[in-house]
Amino acid sequence: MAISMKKVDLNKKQKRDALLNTAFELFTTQGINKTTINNIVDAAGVAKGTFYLYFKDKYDIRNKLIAHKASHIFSIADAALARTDLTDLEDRIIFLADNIIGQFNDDKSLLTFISKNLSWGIFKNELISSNDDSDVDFYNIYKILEHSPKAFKDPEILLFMIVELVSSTCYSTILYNEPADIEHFKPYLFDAIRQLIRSQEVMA
Amino acid sequence: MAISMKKVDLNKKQKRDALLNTAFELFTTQGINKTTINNIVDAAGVAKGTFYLYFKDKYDIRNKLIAHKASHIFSIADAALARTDLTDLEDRIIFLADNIIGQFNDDKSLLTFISKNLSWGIFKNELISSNDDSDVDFYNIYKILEHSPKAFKDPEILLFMIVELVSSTCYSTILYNEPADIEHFKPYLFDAIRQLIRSQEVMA
Amino acid sequence: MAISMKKVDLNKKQKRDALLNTAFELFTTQGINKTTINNIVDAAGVAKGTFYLYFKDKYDIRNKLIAHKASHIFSIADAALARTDLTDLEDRIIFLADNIIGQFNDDKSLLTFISKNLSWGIFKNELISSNDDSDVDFYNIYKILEHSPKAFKDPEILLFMIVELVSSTCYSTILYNEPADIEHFKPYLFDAIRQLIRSQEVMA
Amino acid sequence: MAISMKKVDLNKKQKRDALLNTAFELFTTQGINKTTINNIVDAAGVAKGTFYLYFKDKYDIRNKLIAHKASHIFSIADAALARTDLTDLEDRIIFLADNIIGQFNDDKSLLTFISKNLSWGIFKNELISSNDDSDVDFYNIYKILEHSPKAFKDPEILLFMIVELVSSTCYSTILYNEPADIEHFKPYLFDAIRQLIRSQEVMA
DNA sequence: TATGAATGAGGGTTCATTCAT
DNA sequence: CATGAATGAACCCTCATTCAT
Repeated sequence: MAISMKKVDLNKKQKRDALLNTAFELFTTQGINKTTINNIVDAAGVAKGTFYLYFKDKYDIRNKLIAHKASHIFSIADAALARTDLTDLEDRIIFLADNIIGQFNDDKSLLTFISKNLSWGIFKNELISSNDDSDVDFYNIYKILEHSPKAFKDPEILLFMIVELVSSTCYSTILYNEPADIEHFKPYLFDAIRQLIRSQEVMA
Repeated sequence: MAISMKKVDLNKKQKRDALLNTAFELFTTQGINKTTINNIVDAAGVAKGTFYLYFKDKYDIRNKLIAHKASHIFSIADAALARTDLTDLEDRIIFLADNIIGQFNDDKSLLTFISKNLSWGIFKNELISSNDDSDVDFYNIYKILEHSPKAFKDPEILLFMIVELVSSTCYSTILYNEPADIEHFKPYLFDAIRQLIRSQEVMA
Repeated sequence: MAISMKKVDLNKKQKRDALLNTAFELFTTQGINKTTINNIVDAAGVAKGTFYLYFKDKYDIRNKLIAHKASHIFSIADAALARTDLTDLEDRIIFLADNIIGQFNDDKSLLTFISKNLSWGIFKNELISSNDDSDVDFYNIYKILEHSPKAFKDPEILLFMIVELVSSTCYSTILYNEPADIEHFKPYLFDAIRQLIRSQEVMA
Repeated sequence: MAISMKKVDLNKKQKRDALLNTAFELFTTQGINKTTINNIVDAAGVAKGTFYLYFKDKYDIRNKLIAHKASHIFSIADAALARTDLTDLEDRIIFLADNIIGQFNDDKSLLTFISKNLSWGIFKNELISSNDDSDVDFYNIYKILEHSPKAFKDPEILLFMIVELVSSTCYSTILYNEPADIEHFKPYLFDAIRQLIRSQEVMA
């Protein structure tokens, strides 16, 4: 970040980052339960005690990773949306969903990690309090609905249902091709999303 | 059930049931990871070795519990439906959803247990193969869609989306009242379900 | 044995024999430490409790097997010797050694089992007390030396050295081909045995 | 040994040695099967986990002990031989055998441990690869035969037979006085060894 | 005799956490 | 800040043995 950073500080950040990256790698490949602190520090190349300088325990590092990764996904989708000239609300939401689905499809371990651990509560938390880690703003997505020319009965509930529908159906279709593979399923999903939006539209 | 059950077999069933009930109790209150075999056998009042006479390990008993409990929930909903005189397809599905939501709302630990562990894959399995434990037939719900006078583009995908939408939104609304409590959320959900059904209807 | 044996008694003998045969099979293929009572009774097709009707524990059945098997080996060698017309003492001893080596070579698991468990003490015991199981008489071999026209300084010590030399070198050469395979080693061994015998001969 | 050994490393060596010594003590008094890791760490005064820092399991520590102890025995015999002025080959071999028998006689638990576990394979291994533990060279004994002015048909086979004859007869005579006590048996044994050597001598 | 469900002590092993260096 | 040796509680699981049937 800063242009000049002392070597010692760099090492500090490097150690922490090494632990985060390694932990993510292990969590996604072996699962959280089967990953031990030993595994993490060995793979990260730091001493065991060092882990406890930066994180309280395994679940602390997991929570920090979830926030970080989820934030990253949304920021990528958001940036991609900005590069389009879509104006219609439905189109913009579908675009975001499609982009996120694409990211999950490209990185299935990421999907496993996120969907097993991300709840609307955490999502909401992130929406409000952006901590030091997540430089990205979920709020952007939220604003799309709120500042739309169209009005909705309850924008948050609408967003909630869309997010839950997308994330839970993604899990099954992408990872297990059940009840259909993702490409076959997409038209049904996007259709459903458009119906959800329309059903909550309030005529001006 | 059996016309005559020997004393020994009765005793066996009691032991097995004690283990199942205790395990469910502990899984739902403490979580599966934090529940140990020791905890289970202690609470069930049997010896440690006895556990291994009936179950391979902790995950074996968990799987048997999921199938058993999920089957039970559906059978209750199904029975309740049978006692109504609802004929309209949408109404019948909403009724089932409402009943299941009610069960989850009444027993929140059941909701935690089921939703953290039940995937569409397991659900589907149960739909097809009803083992000795689950005397109930998930298939009933499925048949409602298939044998409806109305035709649907893809009944399984429709059912899939409904189940996922209901179960994932239930989790957040019932347990955390986020983004709204379940009573406030229900109208939106039922509305959404009706929209989903209609959007997949194929005109005869 | 007896021509008429009641069915019940036959069953009794069958159960005991089944346990003995199964135990031997398992001991030689998996080792004694890794063989459990469970393994034995399962493979033998009897109930667990039945084991304890016939044997005190795993080591009891092992000891009975050793005596039985060792006795069997000697009786085979002895019978084969009787069918020859060898008269020279050295020749007769070499013949016995060769025959026993042959048996071990044909059944390597037998070799492992015997040599890991047979000590001169047990051997000696068997030589003296022939229990109900071993209908065969080790004493035959002993008598060869004692009743030879030649005299020896100490026939028992001579026999002892021959038996120990044969059995301990067999183990390494047959099972591991170390320091040479058995066929290559035999001439050296037989030569050595002849030297041992001659060195203890007392001139009349 | 090392010029300067850090306090930490010294401590490590002490822990490891404590485990080795305790394990040997228990293995020889109670047998390997009846010795548990618990026994070892309790007697050694270290925590259970510490055991696993240094050894993989019970059999790992056993193997390291065998190599260590066997090596030690030979080095003592070898050193004693060096202090004599024996030149004759037969005399030198008898001296070594006698010395080793003496060591076994003085420490019967050592004899039990070694003879139950040492095979020609392990012996040979040690002859070739001297690992960090065993600073001693079995090879010395081997060289006695190879570099003798006399020639032998096959020095390795000769050595093999001598070693097997000595070790297997020792076991019975020292521990059980069967078929005679060691002092009574020795003349026969040494005589037999001399015969073996002579029988393989090749005249120049 | 024969059974096999039930027992529970005790086995090996793991691993989060601490703390002296 | 960083280390990693040491800890020991707690884990899962086995299996010889018993005993009511």
